[in-house]
Amino acid sequence: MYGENAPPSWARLPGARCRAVEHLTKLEGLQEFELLAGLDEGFFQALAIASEVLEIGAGTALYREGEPSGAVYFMGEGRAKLYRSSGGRKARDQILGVVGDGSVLGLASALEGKPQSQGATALTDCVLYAVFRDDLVHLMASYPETSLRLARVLAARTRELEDLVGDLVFHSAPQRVARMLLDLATEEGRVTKRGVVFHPSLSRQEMAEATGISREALSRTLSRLAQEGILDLGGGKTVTILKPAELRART
Amino acid sequence: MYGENAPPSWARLPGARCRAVEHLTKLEGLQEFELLAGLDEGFFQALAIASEVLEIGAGTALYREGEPSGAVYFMGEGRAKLYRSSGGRKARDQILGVVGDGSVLGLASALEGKPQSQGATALTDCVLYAVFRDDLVHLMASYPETSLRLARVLAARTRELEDLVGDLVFHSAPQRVARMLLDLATEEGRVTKRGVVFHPSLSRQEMAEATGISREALSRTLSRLAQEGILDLGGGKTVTILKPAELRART
DNA sequence: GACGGTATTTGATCCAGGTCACACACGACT
DNA sequence: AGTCGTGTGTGACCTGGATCAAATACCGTC
Repeated sequence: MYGENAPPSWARLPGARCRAVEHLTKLEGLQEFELLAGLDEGFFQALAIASEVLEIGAGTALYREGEPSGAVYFMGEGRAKLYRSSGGRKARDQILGVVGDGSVLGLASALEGKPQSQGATALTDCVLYAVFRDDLVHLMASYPETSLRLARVLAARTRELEDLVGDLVFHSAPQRVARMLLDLATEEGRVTKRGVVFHPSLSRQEMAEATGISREALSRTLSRLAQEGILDLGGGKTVTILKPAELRART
Repeated sequence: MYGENAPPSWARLPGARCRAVEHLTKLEGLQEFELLAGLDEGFFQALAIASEVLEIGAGTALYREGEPSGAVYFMGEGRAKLYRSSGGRKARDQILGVVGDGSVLGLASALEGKPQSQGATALTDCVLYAVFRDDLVHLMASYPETSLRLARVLAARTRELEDLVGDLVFHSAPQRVARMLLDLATEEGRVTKRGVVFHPSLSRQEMAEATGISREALSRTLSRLAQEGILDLGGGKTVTILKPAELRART
């Protein structure tokens, strides 16, 4: 589907535009990553040189499944979903994870030097630092500590994927929905006297894809929870978890 | 379930015994790993010092889920299954992968320094090289190329787990069974005039756990395939794939 | 406010696969 | 040989969630 030498997808993103933020230089932005905290000054210099700041609007695809992997992306600001598509005619998607500030995207495929095994799409406007594959490998060789940290990132991703598999196989749809809501809430929620309130960054369709069920089934499950007084699906797209404990019990 | 300071499980394995193989020293065994090919002589010296040869019998658990991670294991000979258990009363298992010679086990948990996120059990008699966690990290720091290689191992594991998720979500049970059979056959099969013959290292129960379905459903699916002349479930536990192409078409 | 397009809800139906129950096959031990 | 125990095959049933179909809510635009 994509030629071996196709340009990196972000180069042709409609949402991509030059970054024009004065209060934060590229170097300073990179130094904010907890993942890289404590590494050499020289490392950051080299990383700043090797990287590009990238700003994309909500909804734009960072990279797609099958596309050649040209770079890894450090997420400075924003949220994105990682997903896989079924090859078939009626292409369903499965969301593998939703990542936020401080995460690394596309690392596995970049290290393997294989095409992207997943797609990534911005859920909100994002600020990213792109590091090209060869530069990354070179940096890892020059600054050994970096390799170790990135290996740990991959280890964590491995665990998350195992959790996902376990969730899909062992738990029923309502249980998975409950967990998904709790996960979203801890990332995006604000605690009030009524409960935890949030504007989900995921549409119903995407929530369904994250839980591995159909959109209709998700809708029904949410309605049921609302009916039982555990959730409040307030007017303007807001979701309020009225009884977090009740919800947790359904996991 | 396991105390923080429990001894590593292999120390109390009934199947564990001293290795008494003359024709192969520990050093030579380690140098056979493709994963480590081309690394410094010094590295292998250090690795040999830091590692223990371990021989376990078929069916013994190498480590269990939740157990503290003390070491990584390089699989020299044999096959093992990696799995997750559902916490519940009727503990179901899900097999995450079946690995053979040259694989690394328990790497992710060791790097994270967290308890094992999975269990590992020998399917056949195995020869393993155990490297303790701290030694591994030290080696990775001293020999940067090692970190890169291990990071690539984790990247590959990540892709495999994504594949598993996709398989579970997108494909039906018969499709997953077909793929499982083909995977097993390529690993363990021998091509004959009748088709691909093999003694599965997995029991029916385990095949079911690998495909994420019930034992009964697996049994039925196999019978169906046999009825259709695609498979021959010969007397003595052998499986023969009579029509590999037909089977592949069912994926 | 009317209109067209998209996202979501709700209802009705169907079936893949889980679960239960039991029969059978095989090996190990006495 | 008998008899456990463990693995496996098969039938009968039932349900969770997919799928199809249609109604409704929600936008932005004119």
